[in-house]
Formats: sequence, C-alpha cells, structure tokens
Amino acid sequence: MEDVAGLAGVSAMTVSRVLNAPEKVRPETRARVLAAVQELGYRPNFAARSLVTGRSGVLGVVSMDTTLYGPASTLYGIERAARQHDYLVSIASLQALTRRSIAEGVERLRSQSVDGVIIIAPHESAAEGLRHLPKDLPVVDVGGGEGVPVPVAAVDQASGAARATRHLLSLGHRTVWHLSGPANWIDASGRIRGWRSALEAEGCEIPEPLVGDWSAQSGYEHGRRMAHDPEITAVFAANDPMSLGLLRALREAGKRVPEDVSIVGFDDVPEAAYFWPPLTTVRQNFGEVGGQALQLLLDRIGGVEGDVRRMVEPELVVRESTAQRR
Amino acid sequence: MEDVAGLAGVSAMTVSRVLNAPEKVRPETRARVLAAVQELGYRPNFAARSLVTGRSGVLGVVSMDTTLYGPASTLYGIERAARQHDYLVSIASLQALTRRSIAEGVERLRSQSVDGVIIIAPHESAAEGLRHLPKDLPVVDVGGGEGVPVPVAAVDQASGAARATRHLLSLGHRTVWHLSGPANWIDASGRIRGWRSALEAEGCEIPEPLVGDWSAQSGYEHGRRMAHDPEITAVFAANDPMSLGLLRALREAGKRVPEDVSIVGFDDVPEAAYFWPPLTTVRQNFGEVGGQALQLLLDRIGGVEGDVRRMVEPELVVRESTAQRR
DNA sequence: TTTCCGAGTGTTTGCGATAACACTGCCGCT
DNA sequence: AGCGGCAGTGTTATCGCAAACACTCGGAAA
Repeated sequence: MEDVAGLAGVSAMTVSRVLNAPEKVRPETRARVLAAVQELGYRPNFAARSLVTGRSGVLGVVSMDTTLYGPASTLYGIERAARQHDYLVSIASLQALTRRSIAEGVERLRSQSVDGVIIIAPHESAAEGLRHLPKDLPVVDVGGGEGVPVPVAAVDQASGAARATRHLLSLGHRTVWHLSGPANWIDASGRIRGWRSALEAEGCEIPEPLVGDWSAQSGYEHGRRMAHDPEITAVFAANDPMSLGLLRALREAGKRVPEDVSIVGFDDVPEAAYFWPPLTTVRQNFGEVGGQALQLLLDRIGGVEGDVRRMVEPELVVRESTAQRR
Repeated sequence: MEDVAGLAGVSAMTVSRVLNAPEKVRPETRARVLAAVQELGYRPNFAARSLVTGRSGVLGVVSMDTTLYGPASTLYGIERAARQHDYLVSIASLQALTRRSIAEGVERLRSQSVDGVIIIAPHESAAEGLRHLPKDLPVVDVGGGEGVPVPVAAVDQASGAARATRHLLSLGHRTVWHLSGPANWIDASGRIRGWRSALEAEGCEIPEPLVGDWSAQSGYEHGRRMAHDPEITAVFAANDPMSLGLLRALREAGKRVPEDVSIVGFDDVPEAAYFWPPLTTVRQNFGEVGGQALQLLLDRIGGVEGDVRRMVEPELVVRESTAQRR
C-alpha cells in the first residue's frame, strides 16, 4: 500500500480511502491512485483489513450431507445470495447432526472468524445443538423446527403436504396413505402434520403412516407391501426418491400408476418429470430459502434482533402420476 | 492473549508457543497456560495470525453447478479431506465456465487470501481459463482434460466407458450405441473415446453417437427415436439421468429392458438401483477424486512442482438393465 | 572451578490495514 | 478583515499475533 501511495504521490491513508470510501477523495487524486494500484497490481491484504475492522466478509454454512438434493440446492442458493452481497461462503460438513458435531462445525468456522453462520439442520436432534450456541455469533437456521432460539428460514412443509393431500382427495380418493420420512426429521414431521390435517379437514380416515428413510430403497420395500392392499389408491410419499422406489414396486406387482394407484412425491428433483409416469410432486424452492436465510443472517449481523421465521410456500406440480379414482 | 499470559504468569510469547509448538514449553508451564486459556475462553485471532504467518488455512473451490450429483459429491469429498488436514473450504460457484467467470471466481477467493484453489471444471472452455491463472497461487483442477497447465485429479472416463461397452459386447450385442453428453464437456468426450476404442478393439461397427445434454429429458427424446430402430439392442448412456429418460421412452414404446434393449448408465447416482429395471452403470468415486485433488493441492502449497495427473478408476456395477442379446 | 550449551522463556519488532484525530486551504459569512 | 466550517489529505496509534533475537539458569564437559 505504501508503494502505491508513493507512486500516486499521496499517503497510504488516501489509498485506503480510495478503496473503501471513494467519494471522500477528489476524483483526480482517486484516478491517480487507481492507476498506481493497476500498475503495481496491488491487492489489499485481507488479513490486515479484517484484523483492524473486526469483520471478515466470510459466512459459514454448517450442513450434514451436501450431497442430497435439498441441502445442495440450499447451499447453492445461499452462495448465490452471498455473492451478491459481497460475502464469501465457507462450509463445514458434518457426519451427524448431534449437539456435539454442530458445536464442532460452528467452532471450526468461528476459528476462521466468519461473520455469521447458517446451519442447515432439518433434524430434531439439532435443536438441542442450536440452543447451546455462542451468543456472540449471529446464527440462522434453515429448515429448523419450532422453538428454535434463532431465526429460521424454511419451506412450509405442512402446507406443501396439505396441498398434495388435497389434490389427491379432490381426485375422488377416499383417503390418502402416507409414506413418511424418518422420525426426528423436521421435514418428515411437518409433512405428516400437513397430510394429517388435510385428511382431518375432510373427515377422512387417517391411516397409520409408513415410515421410510428417504431412500428409494425404503420406498421400494414399502411399495411391495402396499401393492397387495386394494384399499390403497392414493399415496403421498415424503420425497421423490421414495416415490421412485414406490413406482417400481407397484409396477413390478402389476399395479398401474396412476390408473390403480395415484402417487404424489415431494421435492421435485430434476428427474421427477422423467420418472415413469412423470411424477406429480411438491416443488420446494430451495434457492429462495437460501436467499431468505442469508437475508436473515445479514440482518442479524447488522444488529437486528428477534426470533423471526421466514416461510417459503412450496408449489404443487401436477404431472401424470395422479388421476381420478376409478 | 496478554490476559491469558497474565493469568498464567508468563509472557504472551509463551502462550503463542503453547498453541503452536507445545513441545517447546515445559509441561507444567503448558498446563498453566492451557488452564488460563480455558478459564478466559481465549481464542486466537485468525486475522492477526494469518497476517503474520502469511497463510490462512482456507482453501477455495471454484465450481459451476454444485447442485449436480458429480460436483456436489466432489465438493463433499474435498471438504472431508480438507477437514482432516485442518483446512477450511470456501466456495465460489459460477454461472458459466468461461475464461472470464473462472478468473472472477478465483479472484473472489484470492481476495480472501485462500492458500490454494481447486477448480471443478469439466468443460473444455475452462481450459482456456486455467491457462491464464495467477502463477503465484497453487491451483488444482478436477476432471480437467489433457494439456491443462495445472495438476489434475479425475476419474478415468475412457476406462469406465470402455468397461461399459465391453460388458455389453460380452453379452453378445453386435455393437453398442452411445448417448453422449454435450460436446465440449471433458467427461463427454472421454466417454466417447473409451466407447469408441472398445468397439474398435472388437472390430465392431461404430454408430454415430447421439448427443444429449445430461438431462433426463434429452435421454427421453433420443429414446423415443431409438425405440423404432430394431437394430439397437445395446445403449451406453453417458450418465444416469439420461438413462432414466431413455428407460421411460423405451418402455412407453413397448420395448422391454433388458430383454429387447440393454442399457448401461454412468455415475451410479443413489437412485440408480431403483430405476426400473435397476440400472447397470459405472460408479465414479467422487469422494476419492476430491481427496486426490486435495492432496495434490497440499503438495503444491508445500512447494512440490510438476504437472501431475491422478486418475481414479471407475467401477462397473452390473444390475438388471443389461442382458444377453436374444 | 570454569566454560559452554541448550532448554525454556522474555523482549522487540513488524505484518498491512483502518480509525481517530489533526492539519491545510479555500469558501462564504458577518 | 476575521472567523468558522468543510472538503481533502496526512499522522499516529492500534488491531493480535509470531519471528527473530536476547536472556537466564542449571547441568555436563573440560
């Protein structure tokens, strides 16, 4: 910086100003400095800057499995939004969502002095972890449940599930079976709640939900059993991979979809439109969730207080896996 | 740090030593310092440390679409490996893989003084970008093509494609059609190369490859056309989503898989085993690639020179979408 | 006994930037 | 003419840490 200042014939302070508050420097001086910066290929030293300002311009994201469609898309959305606000994103992925591992991940990020952290933790065991966070660090949760002591951005799972269920009921099905996600997952219980309340609202019988583990395999296994029950004409599966397994199991057992059984999934993964038949499913706008989470975090960093929940509405995408009951 | 030193009755320098080179401090002194660190909840200041050491302990990853299975898994592998080496990972995602956008992404990371960068750029247009990188920054490329001026870690696409093709030929198919990825993708051309050379080795006719765009949709569209050609009994699709589209198109047209047409995919996404029929495909170990890339980068950071290529062998996973020709 | 060595610890300095404050002219007001 | 104010710039102090070098002291070697 000293060199740049020398070349431009000004003091180091002025160089700093040109970079951080250009309007405070007379245009011609500014131009000289900028030219010097160019010529010397000067780049401000990040460490020195954040040492003195106390901020780093880096945000952290803690997540469990960034390989899954949901977390990956959310992360992507966060990164995109962060870029627009001139923040960089660092990641800490976890093996499990325990209180301990969350604390570890946050700690790793914090030791690199991130300005704030977004935790993607759609699991109930994470809530505990969220309660024991350092309170001097701005934190936002994505997809978290009720009663979490930090701001939350999430898709309204219950609403999406209710839409899916009502869609099936509107097609004349007497009730809707549910292939749920594993217990303890916030998303799973939200979807169960929405499904159940939609059935209740119509006075329908509420079957016991079948519990899967998000995998296509679990959908397949449940599907094999369900195929033998002629009562089952409509199934709401809690995600698309399970729907895929379900589709295959039903087909193998000679059931036709949607003629014999209608199926609705959840997520709208890019392939869902090319399942056979194309899957009716609930689209989650993960990018939007990521953006909202980032906004909440920036607010927190900016000193805004309060526990906020930002809910994003999902959207039912009707394709060909659902049809009028016959 | 001063406070910790005071509490432990030592100088600040000793505290620093306890943290960075514990063996140079007498055990009892060390214990006193550690106790003081505990008591005061002291955490070293990252900015100050990297200001004086010149290193940040942060690596950057530049990638285009971290939502896709391949890049997402690679990123995950990199992060896991980085964690083991006490590095943190920052990400910069790109809209497109042009020379300009790559330069921008690298610049964003560099301005936060990352110690090195891994670029996930399976596109030929990226090669140009890789050629114009600042040479004072350690860079490693994942999935890059030949002639790239930086170390590369990648799956051996040609080898995987050849395996897939030989598998189909060994089942008695006279030749194998190929549904390829889009031109300009390194992976796509590698797979074409492997497929072609396997056919050549057996003296088979080499059909013109059909060019898709990785999406299930493009697989579906090509599939609809292919379904009418009775000559086509074996298809090697360049990824799993295209295989999915292909499967559906063939089924819709009344073709049976694998009885009438055998199909092999590429990737082994988690759902592949639950396609209908379960997909024979080539598994890429992205985690391994990520780990190798990280190792290369650490070598570079450590001062090791030379253009290295680390190839990871893919593996053929035989399921039920392939059968003896009838 | 003296000398030397080295393990363990302290002191000083500087990393590169910004914040806070101080200075310099010039302008317009009284 | 004299003063205040303000835009533009410079000076100084400081952020928290580690590198380099200096010091101390006890034990081994001469």
